[in-house]
Amino acid sequence: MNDVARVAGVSSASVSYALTGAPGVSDELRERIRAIANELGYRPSLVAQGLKTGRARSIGLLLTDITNPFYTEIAAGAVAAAGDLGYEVLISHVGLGQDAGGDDADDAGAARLATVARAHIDRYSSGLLLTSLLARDQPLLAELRRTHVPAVQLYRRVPGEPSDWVGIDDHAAAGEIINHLLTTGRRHIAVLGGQRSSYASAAREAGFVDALSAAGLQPANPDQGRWGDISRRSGLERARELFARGTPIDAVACGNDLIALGVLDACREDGFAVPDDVAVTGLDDMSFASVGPLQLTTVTVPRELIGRRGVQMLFRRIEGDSGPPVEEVLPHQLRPRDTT
Amino acid sequence: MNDVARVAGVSSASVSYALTGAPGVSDELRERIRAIANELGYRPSLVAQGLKTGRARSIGLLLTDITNPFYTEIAAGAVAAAGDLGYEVLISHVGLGQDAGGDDADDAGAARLATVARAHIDRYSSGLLLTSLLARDQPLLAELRRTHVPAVQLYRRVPGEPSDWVGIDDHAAAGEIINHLLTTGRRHIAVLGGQRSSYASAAREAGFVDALSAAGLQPANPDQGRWGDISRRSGLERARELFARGTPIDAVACGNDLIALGVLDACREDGFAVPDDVAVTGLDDMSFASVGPLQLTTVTVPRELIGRRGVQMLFRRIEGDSGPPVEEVLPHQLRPRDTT
DNA sequence: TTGAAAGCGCTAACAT
DNA sequence: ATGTTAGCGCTTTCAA
Repeated sequence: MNDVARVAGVSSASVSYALTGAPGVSDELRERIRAIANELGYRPSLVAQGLKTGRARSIGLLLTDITNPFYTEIAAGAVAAAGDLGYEVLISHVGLGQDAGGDDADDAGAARLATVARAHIDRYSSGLLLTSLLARDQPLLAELRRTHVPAVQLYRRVPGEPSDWVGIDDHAAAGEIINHLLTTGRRHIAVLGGQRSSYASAAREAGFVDALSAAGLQPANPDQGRWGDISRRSGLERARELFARGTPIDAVACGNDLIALGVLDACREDGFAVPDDVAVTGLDDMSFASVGPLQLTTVTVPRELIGRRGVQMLFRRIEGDSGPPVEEVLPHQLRPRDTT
Repeated sequence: MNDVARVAGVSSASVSYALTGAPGVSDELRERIRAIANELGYRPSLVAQGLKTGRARSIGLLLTDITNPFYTEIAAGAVAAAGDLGYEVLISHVGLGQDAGGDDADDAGAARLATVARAHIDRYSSGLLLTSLLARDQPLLAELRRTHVPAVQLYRRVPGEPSDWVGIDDHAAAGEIINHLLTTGRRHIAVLGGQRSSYASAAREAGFVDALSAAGLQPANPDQGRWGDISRRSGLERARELFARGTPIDAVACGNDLIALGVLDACREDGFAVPDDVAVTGLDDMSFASVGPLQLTTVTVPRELIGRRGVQMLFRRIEGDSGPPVEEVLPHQLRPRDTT
């Protein structure tokens, strides 16, 4: 910066004014300084800028599992929206947590998430976009609120913590799935949900059960198999158990698409025809739900839009809006395809 | 920091020593300072630290399309390896580029990639992990080399630019696919590759063609349809054209799995049975290649390992190794599944 | 409209 | 073993 100032014969303050677009420098001088900076290949240090201003013009997006296509589509929406606002999105893959076994692993997952969040904050990130939150992450959310770090939860949310959030109506979506299955004549419907401590998974589970109750039915599988990881592997394993049990089943309603893909794997293994012997449904419509000849019946959710709206909500907070927490419910849509 | 120093009754320098683990402070004092810092909830500013030391203890990972599961699996490997080394990986979704139409879009893609890369550098990122590079990105690579920014290319590489790289032997992998198809009796093999300006795509195309030549054959489709985006959409569109043309075809060898999924979509539309009427092969083995009842025949590549090795190579450079560029070829493996 | 100078929070060389 | 201090590269207040 001093080099630029020297070459231009001005003070470093003028260079700063010229380059940041601040007033206090004539248009002519601004142009001249810009040209010189450009020629010298000068680029301001975002670090020094950050230290001085306290802001890094970046927002952090925390993904529990970057390998999950559903969340990466949200990420793409967030990046696009942030770009429009002149901010950079720095994405972190948190890891762990997803395949948490017991309470220890769970604590480790919460700790790791908090560590990554703090690293973003210590880099003067202007705000945080959080995904895949579980009940155990409530302390982190509370910490962020206490320290006035803007944060919005995407898709999943931690209950009982006042915080901005964008997502869909999970309970209603799950209900629509059940009604669809009932309409197509299924009566022995097993339910394979996600993690018990995930609010979204719990809402879906409740949606499944409530819709079944309304028809005078209940899930065809016992309580204990109903919760598990939201992974293809977990779907496969739980479906195997389910089939091994021998209870008559003509449909499996899954808490998300990944689980449903695992169930499809199990059907394939055990020789069940889909949808003739058994119907399978997902919930998410991640783009790989519709691969090959057997496309998954699911509920589609506006992934990109969740990312975009999340960024916009975050911005309101970054700009100082301190109104009450906003919870925005976006529309979803049932997508009947081949598996029902 | 000054607060901590005041409470502890020491200078801020001692606090720095104590917290960074530097020598120059007794174990006892170090412990006391740590305790106080902890109690006060003090966390050092990574920004100030970065400004002072010139390093941010972070590396940047640039993904052209975060939505592509293949690259996110590489990312997971990179994050794990970097964590072991005490570094943070900050991931950026570059966008654009992938669906570049003409030269303009291509230039825009190159510009956007360069912009994102520079943003990481201006944040004092210690090094860059680059994916999905095209020939057009050569100037960026040259700039990084000139400015001594450590960088390693993952999977794809830009030819003619001395730079570290980890990937597989694309030519050989493509050849194995063709030989597998020949072994299963296919003779009318169409080839649907990726982008012409991608080195990996070009190597695969050459591998396909060379292996066909060795058997006295050539691709069943004309030159012009052979190149395209590496997306499911592109696979679908090009397969439609191919089928509409009416040339007899009993196999389609695709440049990657995404394209193959598109071809599967087209088969489904047009009523071709896979693999009875036509065999379809991918190349990548992204985890969604094996979804549902019709699992894709493909070549599996060590995705996580590419990420891990990439980080390790990057570290050698960060630590000052200035030896000649290293190109590391990792093993791949043919995975015959349902579509052949 | 422009310049001088203080200071963001830390580290590291130097002095004690 | 501990403290003092300069300065990383920038922004911004204040003075000219």
